[in-house]
Amino acid sequence: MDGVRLFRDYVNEKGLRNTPEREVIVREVFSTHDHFDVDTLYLRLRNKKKNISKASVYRTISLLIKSGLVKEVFFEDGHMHYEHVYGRDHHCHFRCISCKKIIEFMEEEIIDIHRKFSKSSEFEVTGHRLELFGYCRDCMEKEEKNKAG
Amino acid sequence: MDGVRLFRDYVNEKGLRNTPEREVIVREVFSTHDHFDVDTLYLRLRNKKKNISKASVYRTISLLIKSGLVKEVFFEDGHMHYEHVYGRDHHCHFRCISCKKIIEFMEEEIIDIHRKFSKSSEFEVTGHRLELFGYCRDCMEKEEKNKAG
DNA sequence: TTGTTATTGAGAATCAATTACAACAATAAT
DNA sequence: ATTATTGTTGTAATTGATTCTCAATAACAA
Repeated sequence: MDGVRLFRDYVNEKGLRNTPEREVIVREVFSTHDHFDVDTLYLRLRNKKKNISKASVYRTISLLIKSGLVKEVFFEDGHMHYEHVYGRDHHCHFRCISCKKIIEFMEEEIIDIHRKFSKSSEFEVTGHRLELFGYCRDCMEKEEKNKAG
Repeated sequence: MDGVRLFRDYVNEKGLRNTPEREVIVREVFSTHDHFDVDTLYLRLRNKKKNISKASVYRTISLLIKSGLVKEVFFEDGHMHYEHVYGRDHHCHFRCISCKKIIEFMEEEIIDIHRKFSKSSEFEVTGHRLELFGYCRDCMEKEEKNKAG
């Protein structure tokens, strides 16, 4: 919950302004650990009677990304999906092609890979993204039934 | 170069039609191992005086993806980037945030991860994507100069 | 050939994301 | 306090990628 405070610090540090709109958006972002996209975030705000324009949502997400508190997790259905990283362990994403479900998983080896490349003098690695895709258990079973039937 | 033939097979198999437009597009896709996006592919065709509509380029890429001969490699600058996979060893991508350069690299461990998850009965993994990002050597050096200067 | 049906090109439509701009508000300077 | 400066907001317009519509055309099988 204190990504909110970190964001305030970031904003001050950069000589920007802490506006009520930003505060509300950022609180909403850190209020859950779920993935989100601009539209769902915008709707969550509307449902709470917060009248904030979609432009401000876009602008604030952009700031959150610059601050490193939020990252792009994947591009799906024609738009970007995000998650906040504060207070969350590193994890990767498995995406079910069929039902679009996201399953998070941990994989130490990926961190090793990241470290290995960070150490090399060839690149300065600042981030990585590992996605697996395929079918989740539910969709696997459905498919088998289809084949059988 | 014989991703072209495989694509023909795919098209026949699916009861679709082998049109000259598809043939031209697919030849172009397999003519290099570079990454491409819709616009550059379309321009390459135009430069060769092939008058094929952009809609057909989109449609054919979509088929190529379904056939498994092409895959989406990353979303950048507001649009998707692709590469063909025929005759190419598996590899991952490092993307320089600064100059947008792509550097390919091999990482056996990622294949292990993929395998491990494929074996689990939790998911049926059909693909994966690993990206690292950061600064390439050139941009690293430029940055250091900036700090020094 | 001919009939059936997929495919094409052109342009319209859709949708995500960015931007211009005038009104407004936060902070700094006086 | 008051004013000046400059960042931020909402609205609406804009840009750009991708998909869709539809009439004309072309592949392929019979």
